Amino acid sequence: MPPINLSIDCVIFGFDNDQKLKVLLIKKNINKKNDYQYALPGDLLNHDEDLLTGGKRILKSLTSLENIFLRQFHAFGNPERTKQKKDQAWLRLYRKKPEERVVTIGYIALVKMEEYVPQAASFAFQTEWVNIKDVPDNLAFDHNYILDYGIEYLKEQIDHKLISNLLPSRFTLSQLQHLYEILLDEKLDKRNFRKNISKIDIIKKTNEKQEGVRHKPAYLYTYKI
Amino acid sequence: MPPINLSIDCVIFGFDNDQKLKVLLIKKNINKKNDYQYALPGDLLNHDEDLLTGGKRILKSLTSLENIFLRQFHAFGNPERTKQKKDQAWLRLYRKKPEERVVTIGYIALVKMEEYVPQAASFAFQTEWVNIKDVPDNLAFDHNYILDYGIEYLKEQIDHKLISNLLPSRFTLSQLQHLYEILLDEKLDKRNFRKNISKIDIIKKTNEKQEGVRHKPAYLYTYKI
DNA sequence: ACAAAAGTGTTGGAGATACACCCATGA
DNA sequence: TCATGGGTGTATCTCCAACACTTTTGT
Repeated sequence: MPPINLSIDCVIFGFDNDQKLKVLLIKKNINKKNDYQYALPGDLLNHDEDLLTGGKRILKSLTSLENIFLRQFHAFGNPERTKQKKDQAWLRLYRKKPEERVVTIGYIALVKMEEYVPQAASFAFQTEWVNIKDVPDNLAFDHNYILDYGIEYLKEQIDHKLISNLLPSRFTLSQLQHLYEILLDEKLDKRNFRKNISKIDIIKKTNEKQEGVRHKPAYLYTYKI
Repeated sequence: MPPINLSIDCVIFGFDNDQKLKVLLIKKNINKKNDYQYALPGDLLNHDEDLLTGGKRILKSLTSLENIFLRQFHAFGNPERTKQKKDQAWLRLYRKKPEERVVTIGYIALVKMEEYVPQAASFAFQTEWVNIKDVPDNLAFDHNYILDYGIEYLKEQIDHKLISNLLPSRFTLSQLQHLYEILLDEKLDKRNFRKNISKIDIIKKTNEKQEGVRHKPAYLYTYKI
């Protein structure tokens, strides 16, 4: 009986200066020509490796990201998930046993984009931030499904602590509001939003202001401690 | 390199006539004497089996439960989770390769206890409903941890739809309230509770009443459709 | 007749929502 | 000087929490 393999796949969110929620995808060559395929960063788990440890290792090896927030959200185990024709080129190129079943465990990661510019860890693929509205629908394997599941999870689990992992170390209240609006998928009232956020007492005003904007500059805020 | 095995473990909740939240455990003999150990119902996944399908198969084979609500909540993959001394007797008795690593995926199940009396599927073990307050702290493997995780999950995910799987087909508003009180871990005001539940419009009053109680008999309710 | 749980409305207060104008900056 | 987003307070409304007495049954 052939074994079942275990992998980790990561849905990595970033929130940009252009105020869009993005996900980090890898773009792998799938042959000697220029053909490529997008996928979530992920790889097989090592034999004696804890799940979270494996997730961190894989993330680092594919994207150089380190010390970032990572949380398991779901396991995906459809026996057919790696059997589609479109995925065979990739599997033959990157897996020793392309025909074996792989169950994958999905992790969410939240990243301050300012602190990190993804670097390809190999010439065979690059990494790329993609607006979640613009993700192609032909990701590898069942990665579109996993991604959608991850987005749902993020939206359901919104809390101030989680969100702090997405914002730059200095941010304006408008940026914060905008992020909430994207995640909640609704427009918020500016005054009410500020009232609420000030009650919650986990951010504080600095005395720095925005520069170079052609309107009244906003004060910058940081998370306490 | 030895393979990683995959298993499914089920945290099965029931809500009793005695108004206690219970979990279904199996009690396995671990040698020819009378020694036994409690564990969550669970077993290895078959090679070509979908996760949910496997969960249902395992549940049925261990407890005869069929057609019940089942939802994945977390994967547990600590490489040491089956390495403790206390678990070796069991492993040698029930597993072909007791030394191999096993990653398990936890599922929650909710059961109407009235509709089911668990039956042992083999002479080697019995099943037993145990009040969650009375679960021994030496379950097999990391099952105490998994159970606690499952209880947390249930409490966080409370919603009316979920809860409908726990109650008998006819129930009183007091029973419903009591269940919410256990899950929310707080006392609720009777009048306010009834106001709220009536807004939500997913249960309806029948014109049957309790019988044989030595107080004013309560009307019985059912879930709509 | 007594014990036990069922059933039923009203009020006050806290928190949410709706809403409009002046300000500081770069071009 | 104009366009742009930043920043601020109040009045109303909705929703939630608190609270006590009468009813029906079995013993």
